[in-house]
Amino acid sequence: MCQHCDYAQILEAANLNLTTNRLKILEIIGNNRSPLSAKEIYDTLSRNKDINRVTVYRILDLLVKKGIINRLTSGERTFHYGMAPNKNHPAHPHFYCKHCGAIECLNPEALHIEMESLKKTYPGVIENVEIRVDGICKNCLKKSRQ
Amino acid sequence: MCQHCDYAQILEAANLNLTTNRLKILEIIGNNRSPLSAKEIYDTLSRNKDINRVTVYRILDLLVKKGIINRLTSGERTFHYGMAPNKNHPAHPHFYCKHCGAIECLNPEALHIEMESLKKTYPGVIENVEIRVDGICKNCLKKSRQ
DNA sequence: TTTAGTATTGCAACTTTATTGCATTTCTTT
DNA sequence: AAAGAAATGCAATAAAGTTGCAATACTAAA
Repeated sequence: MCQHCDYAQILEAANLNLTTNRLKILEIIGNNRSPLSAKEIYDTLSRNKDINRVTVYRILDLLVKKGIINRLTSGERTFHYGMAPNKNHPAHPHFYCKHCGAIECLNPEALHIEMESLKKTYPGVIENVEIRVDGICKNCLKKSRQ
Repeated sequence: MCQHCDYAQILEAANLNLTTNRLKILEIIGNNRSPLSAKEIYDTLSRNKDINRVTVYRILDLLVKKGIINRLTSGERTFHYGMAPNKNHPAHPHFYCKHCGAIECLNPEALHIEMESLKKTYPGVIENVEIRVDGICKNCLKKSRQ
């Protein structure tokens, strides 16, 4: 549960009309401790409200386009969505467990990455860096030892 | 074109029977300067030989499982395959162009990343780190300026 | 060399995830 | 209240990858 983000204000600041669906989706993403798939978001929403899958996809696309959320790749074929870096949510790497598929946010300081030289020398535009650490998570490791 | 890798030997070292398909696929991947999608590999193979899509997928899965090649995520929904780090192919980040979809290998030294502290403190097993830089490549930038 | 067993490949059907086109509903603004 | 724009729903489609099973090819023992 993020205490700091005013989601309605974030939407307004991006010039988006404030709709229930947009707000709900943004809250679900912002309040979750790890990035969620479209299906997870849809399922969560569906528990309380009748909403179409396509609407969820469209809102996610919109929020990504506006730079409010980030579309992350897991080691699987599904995208996951988390808050884009902002003043309350610093950029951070993710851990993907090959065994159970869980995605976990790592500490922003978990690994230090030096980007400045690339930004200076790269002949195109750099917008985003995604760092994903793959392996076996603590829980799965424990289970496999039993 | 990699002058240094003996692909047949790589397969043998992994205890895999040497089949034409496996060798061809490994050569296609190893000799390309950027990671390829399954479809690209299949299309390349198909030009000279009758082969089934599924066979390509199965061989790719096998080579990934054996750690010979890496399965990389682009910003899209398709996986790309490149040589796993070995003595001729050092680990390196990739650049993904949001505009044209091209994936480009960056210099292994392009950005320095400090992993040691994470490896020491992370409670699971770390097998691999994937770094993807997203943005607009040089070519697309040039076009958009015209 | 034959034969049994194993490994590899092909084919068709299917699954999952996401996207598109178009109709309908809802909202906004005058 | 009405017109126009924005948001949503529904059905169909697309793209990428996977599965089950049959057919073929390879390997190794008798």
